[in-house]
Amino acid sequence: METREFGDIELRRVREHVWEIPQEGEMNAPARVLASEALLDHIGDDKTLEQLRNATHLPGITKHAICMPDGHQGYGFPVGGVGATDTTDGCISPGAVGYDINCGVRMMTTNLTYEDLQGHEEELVDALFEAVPSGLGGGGVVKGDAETIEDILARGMQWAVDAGYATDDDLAHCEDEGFRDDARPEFVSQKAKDRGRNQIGSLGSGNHFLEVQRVTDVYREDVAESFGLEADQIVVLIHCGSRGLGHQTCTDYLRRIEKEHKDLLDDLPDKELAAAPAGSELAEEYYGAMCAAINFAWVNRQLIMHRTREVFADVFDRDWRDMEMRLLYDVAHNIAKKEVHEVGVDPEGRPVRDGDAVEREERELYVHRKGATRAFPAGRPELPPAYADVGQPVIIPGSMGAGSYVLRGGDQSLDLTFGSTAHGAGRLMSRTKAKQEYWGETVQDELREQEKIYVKAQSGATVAEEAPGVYKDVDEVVRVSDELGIGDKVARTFPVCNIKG
DNA sequence: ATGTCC
Repeated sequence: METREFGDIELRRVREHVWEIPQEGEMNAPARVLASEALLDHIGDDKTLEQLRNATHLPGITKHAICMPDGHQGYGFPVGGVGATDTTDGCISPGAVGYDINCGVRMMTTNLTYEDLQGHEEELVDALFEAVPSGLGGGGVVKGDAETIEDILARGMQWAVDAGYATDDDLAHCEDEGFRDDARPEFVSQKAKDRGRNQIGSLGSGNHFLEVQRVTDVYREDVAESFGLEADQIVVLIHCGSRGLGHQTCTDYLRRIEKEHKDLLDDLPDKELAAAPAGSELAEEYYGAMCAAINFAWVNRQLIMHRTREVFADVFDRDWRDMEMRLLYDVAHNIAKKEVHEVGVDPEGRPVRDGDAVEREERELYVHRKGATRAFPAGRPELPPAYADVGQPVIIPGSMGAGSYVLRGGDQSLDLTFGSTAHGAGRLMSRTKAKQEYWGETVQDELREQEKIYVKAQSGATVAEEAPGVYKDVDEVVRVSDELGIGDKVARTFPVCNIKG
């Protein structure tokens, strides 16, 4: 049997791109890493594998904990991690969702071509930078009073439709139709709401960005056609999350878990895994608060998209509807959700891996996707009518020098990953190291001169932290996803204008 | 990721 060793962790090769940490000791399931040899070298570089093994200690973890090809270490649970826990006797873990609740990506298509845009890059990047609030701290498209924030938390993009910032068509092209019905704003703290009020419609900082891109490659013509994508087309990508509101919500519940569920915490190998037992008051309250923060993030991305439409209308002197600026899809990559999945069970009805199962049953699970994207294939009931027969669009952003991918949910995703795939390129080095290696202005000048990519940012330090060289090869991440059949390549894009915090 | 510490 082929094995690879990283510290005290031995990985067994199951087959091409599939590696397993066998179940032993206090582990409640085996763990799996989905990666090529090259990506596995990166994954073995930091604490990712240790964190992945720790995640298998979570009560009720089902089948296996899984690391996506772009995985790297995070707070407690790996970024690029998927963990499905039983909703009756398992747990829910804020650490396995992440601080930036519903960090995610949306892509808007247009009927413009790269040729239409050439010569306008400078004007466009300046106008977008002016119109879309970005950077650390406050300032949003909408100033929310107490009532508005409650409404946004409860109703997500439904609020945006009523307030004139979204169309019904936008709603129909968003994961969960842009709102979680399970949202309970009363479980979001006043402090979190106060932080969110001034940030409704703001990009934030770090790896968040708005990018105008051109489609350079199409891999599956028929799927691309159903998605409304073709070569040379201009599209817009928006990557951001729930800002201070989501961050505060995560912090609030991590604290409460330490106080109210110390016993469970003490049983876990890392207290950053911080889980609340399924069925507990705290689990219910966290789930309701998390769903509310998810709604906030969808409104956030919607308002940024609204401003983008206005900027395009201004720069190109046409109505945005004439430029067919439609939402392709909005995907969340830091969430947990109650989903029903088929799992193999042993004679006592306990979930086991497929080889040991005597039959298969449907189970309701909290599917934690932290730095992982839902990738449902055709046929899943959750898919909107537009994608019911083709599979959902999956958007995977690369770095500002590399461009991004559109995939579609693959046939193997339900068997391998509870319907998930990667979420990005994954970092290669820390932010501190990046600032030692790169200088923001130099990165910007080189991108403009060599690649005709126009980058505008609040902070030069952020550009250095996000320089193309600090990221893994997004092509390799997507290749593995495609070859495993969890997310199939549909199209590739290349940056034209990028704004960031 | 994040008013990068209550």
